[in-house]
Amino acid sequence: MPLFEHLGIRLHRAYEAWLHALVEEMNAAGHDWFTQGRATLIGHVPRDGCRQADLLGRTGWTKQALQQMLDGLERQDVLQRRVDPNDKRGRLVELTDKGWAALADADRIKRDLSARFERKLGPEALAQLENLLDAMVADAEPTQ
Amino acid sequence: MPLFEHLGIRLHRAYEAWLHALVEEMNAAGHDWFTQGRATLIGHVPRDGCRQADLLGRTGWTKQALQQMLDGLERQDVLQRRVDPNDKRGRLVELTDKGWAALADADRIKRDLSARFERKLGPEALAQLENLLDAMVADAEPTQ
DNA sequence: TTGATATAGTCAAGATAATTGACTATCTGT
DNA sequence: ACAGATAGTCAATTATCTTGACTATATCAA
Repeated sequence: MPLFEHLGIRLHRAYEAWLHALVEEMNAAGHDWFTQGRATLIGHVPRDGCRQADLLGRTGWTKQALQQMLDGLERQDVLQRRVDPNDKRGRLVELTDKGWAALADADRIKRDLSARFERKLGPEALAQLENLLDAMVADAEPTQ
Repeated sequence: MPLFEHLGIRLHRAYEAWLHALVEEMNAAGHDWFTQGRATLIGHVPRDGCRQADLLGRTGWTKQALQQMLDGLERQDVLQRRVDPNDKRGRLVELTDKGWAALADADRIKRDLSARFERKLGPEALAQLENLLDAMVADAEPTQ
């Protein structure tokens, strides 16, 4: 027994299982640029694009880390940036066709993965798991 | 709505919440060498030490990644390696006093964190969450 | 016993992530 | 028109993680 089995190690195993399967299937689907970090970022770009700075809040990264991640995705032609006409300090981030195709595949694969775990746990248990995970990170202690 | 809220993003948020709190409190307790990757590794070193190769299976890392992580922890005087007298190809990994102190603090902090989430969710819900996470990564589909 | 193969680990080089600090350009309010 | 504040870039550094080539030891079989 290496250590007592705490919540953290269980979360770690479960999250790794999910993420590993997602990246593997995205790569198998031909999106060889798709990595774990990029998975996080691309999932935060809204349908109609957004300011680079908006992604800061969504991801919690530093602006430099975000910038380099965007640089990489732009080099891969997954997204584009252009100066915001309404505020020339900012740049708008938008998916390219290649980005849209990847997002569609990612959506499908995530649904498949959800379905796989639903078969494993049962539908009620999966819903319960999702609720509990949400409750874990809810902002406040439940009032009273 | 950036994307549909799937299980993966929930796992991600919950795991980040846990890990961020753990690293932060370990750093605050004076273990400034403590990082996320090292947290994973040091949690896999058993009380009585083990072969370096044993850690490969436990972590799932490549032997080179493992080696470099061990190098770092050895430089920080958290653990030591010595040739296995029973098989001179291998090396035994053992915690130092500094490593033991850190592990004790980590244990305490993890228990505190568990308690914090137990207060947030309630004891039954926490147990249920742990069971569901275990079920997610259990090897086989439940036989029938 | 010798050779073939497998196992345990190292070394070196490079890619990817992520951080810090210093910087430019633009906007906003006075 | 000037002082912040905001948005983003550039450069350097560190940490993490891979791949490929390598050494040393052990095991097994002829």
